[in-house]
Formats: sequence, structure tokens, C-alpha cells
Amino acid sequence: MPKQVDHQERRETIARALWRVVEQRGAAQLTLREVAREAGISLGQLQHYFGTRAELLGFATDLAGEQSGRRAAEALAALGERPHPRAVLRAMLVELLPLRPDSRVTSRMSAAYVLEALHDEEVHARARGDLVRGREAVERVVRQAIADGLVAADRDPVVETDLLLALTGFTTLLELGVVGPDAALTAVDRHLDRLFAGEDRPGGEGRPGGR
Amino acid sequence: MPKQVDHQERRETIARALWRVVEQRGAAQLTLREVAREAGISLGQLQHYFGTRAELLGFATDLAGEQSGRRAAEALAALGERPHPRAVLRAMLVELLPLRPDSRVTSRMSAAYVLEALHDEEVHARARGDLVRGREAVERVVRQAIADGLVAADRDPVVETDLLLALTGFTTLLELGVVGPDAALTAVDRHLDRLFAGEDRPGGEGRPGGR
DNA sequence: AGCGTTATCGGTCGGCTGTATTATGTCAAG
DNA sequence: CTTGACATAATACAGCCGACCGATAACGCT
Repeated sequence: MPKQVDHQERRETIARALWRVVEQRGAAQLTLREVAREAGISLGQLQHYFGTRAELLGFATDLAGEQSGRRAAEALAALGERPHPRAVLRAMLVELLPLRPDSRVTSRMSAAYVLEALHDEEVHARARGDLVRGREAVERVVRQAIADGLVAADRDPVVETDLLLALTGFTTLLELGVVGPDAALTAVDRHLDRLFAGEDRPGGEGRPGGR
Repeated sequence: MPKQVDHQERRETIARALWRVVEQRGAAQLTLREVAREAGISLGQLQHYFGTRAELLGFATDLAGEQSGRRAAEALAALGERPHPRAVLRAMLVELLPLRPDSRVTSRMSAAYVLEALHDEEVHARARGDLVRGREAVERVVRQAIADGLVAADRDPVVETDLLLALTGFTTLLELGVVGPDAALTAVDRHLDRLFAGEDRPGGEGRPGGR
């Protein structure tokens, strides 16, 4: 069946098989043969589309990044024309947390990616660049919210941005089942409550949510 | 020199060599031969003390956990007889973040550990158990602080505990150099400020700290 | 002094890895 | 119908892995 084949589509199929391997079997089992088996193709065929292992890894991580970005953009678009900054920040955070299958895959991919980045100069630079860019996007929203009077003026935008990004620490807690999705979302909402509350509602209504 | 040898000490020496390998070369390079080279011993000798790779890994991670716990206990002891709960929580959080060489090692160890835990039933149970126990310790401090009136009574101890633990999300930001140690500490302090401030000081004095 | 125990080493084994090479099959254009 | 480019498969290969083994030597004890 070697009729002309859509290379890009083939490569994406293989990359998705790689994601499944990483998610289900772990980064240690990430071998060319395992990916080929998961994709239902032969090793030789895989190598026909990716000459080297590094090329496959780069393509798969890039695709995961794009996919994650696309989902974030869709979530933001669903918020309407001029969404409340609080909703924007919430959507960004929710997308980063492994709450739904889609974001769980990319979350695990980037976890393995970060771990490798600690010992690879080039990967480190790319991972750092991605994160810095994300940070800037969050900080812009925070600054605008302060300028619009939605967040108290004495809040330091740098500190608030850092605290928001640090909430991705829920990832570990969620993956290990220490907290449930509802508890994580409740905590995120409380944090956003306080960020946007000025001083009128420092606490919360106290719904019984949690864990 | 086969004079009688302190087995426990030998095993700890080897475990520390393993830590160095994980920290400097990465979890992917974690092989028996590499550890033996780092420890300056032969592969055969290493296997004399650890019959299997899994045994070595278990011992090394256990030791890392104990070490981390010991450092946390020391930090707490240094706070004096009846320390302020705020200082207790701060010390716990600081110990979890990769700010000093010691805690950076254990931080990376546990990062690799968590990543493997996602696909290994037994490792998952142990990692989860450790984290759950840590969570309970934090929640006890939070509840006591509320009972003592140091934290506003309308704060949900579960939510506050989750938010505190989520601050470990700074780990990734720190390791990739997206934020500096000073920025992370500033943000942690601000969060604790607000937790212990009731409603009199919802903001902060606004020192120029950061990044 | 002699013997059992412990420590250390080097080598070997089967297995798995990423990569490369070769062979076979399939299609479209000249 | 031939030719050549593409698709797929099968296999080879060199390297590293964890596990295992036997030889050797230094001690502790009797």
C-alpha cells in the first residue's frame, strides 16, 4: 500500500503512540521498538519516518507543546470576547494541571522533559524558554488586572505571578492521589478569590469541598 | 584490604555516589557501573553490598528520605522551644525546595522517584504514603494555628494545607532558572504573611525583592 | 598454624538498545 | 512495460545493561 502517504500525519500518529508509551509505561520504557509496537507498525517503518531517536523525541515534545497551547487557546476563546482576568488565569492553571486525560498526557510529557532538561544544555534552554514565555503571559494578565483595579494596587505583580505558577505544584499531589481534582480546584479558586478580592472577602463561603 | 568492614557505612557511601550520579548525570545514566565508577569501586564490589539493582535503589531513596527528614527536624529544633507556627511552616517549605545543595539532591531524587511511581504499584504506594504523612503534619500545624487564633477562623484548614503544599511547584521554576531563590522565598513569605495576617495586612510592605 | 569467613576483582552471559543495511513489495510516470 | 521513487519489512551489528560466577587474597577465630 505504498500509495503516497501524508508524512506529517504519519509522524503525528507515531508521536501520539510515543505519548501513550510515556503515559502508560513510563519514560524508562521509551524505546523505538516499544513506540513502534504501540503504533502498530514495524521498527523499520518507524525509522523510515524518523531517522534518529532524537528526531522522534524532538518532534513528539514539540507536538505536545503545540497541542497544549492549542487547548489553552480554545479554553480562553470559550470565555467570550472580554473575559474576566480571573477566568483567564483559572483557565490557564486548569490547563496546566493533569485533571483531564488530554492535559494529563502533556503534563507527564513535560515532567519527563523537565527531568531530562536538568542535564542537557539544549533541552534546558528550550524548556526554560517555554516556561519564561508562559510566565510573561501570566504576568501581563496580572498587571492588567491591577491596572484595571480588579486586584488591589499594593499587590506585587511579580510575586503574584510566581505564586500563581507555583500552584502547578498540585501536579505531584494529583498524580499521586494525595488530593483529588475537586480539592485542587477548590484551592485554586480560593487563591484566585483572595487575589481578586481586595480586602472585602478574605475568607470564603466555606463550602464543604475537598480531598 | 578485606578487614572487617562496616556494611551500613559502605552502603551509605554507595548510596551517596548514586545521588551524585542522579544529580549530575541524570536518572537515565543511573546504572550500576556508573554508580560503581562514581563511588570509586568495582562493579563486583558494589554487587557484593547490593545483590540487585532494585535493592540499591530502595536503600538510596530511603536514605534520601531519612536525610531530608533529619534536616527538617534540625531546622525545626533550631527554631527554639515553642516556635511560631509560621516559622514552622516556613522551615518545612524551605526544606522541600531545592535552595541549598543538600535539599537540591533530595529534591531531584524525589522528582525521579515520583516519575517512576506513576508506573510502579509499589513505588507509588510508598511515595504516596510519604507525601500523605507530610501533608498530615502540615495540616496539624495549620489547625493548631487556627485554634490558637493565629490564623483567621474562617480559613479552611484543608484548603490552606493544600495551598501550602502546592508551593512546592516552585521546584520546577527554580530548577529551570525561571525564578531565583530570592523570588521564591519572597513569594513563600508573602503567602505566609496573608495566611497569618487575618485581615489587617492583606497586602505587604512591598519591598522591591524578586527574580 | 590452620580454617572458615569476608572482601574484592575480573570476566562472562543473555538480553535489549539505537542504528544501519539490505531485500521485497507497491505505485505512478514516461 | 520499464524505470525509479517510495513504503515496508527483516535482519545485522556494535554497545551497554544487570545478573552471575569463580579466583584470589586478607582477615578473625580457634
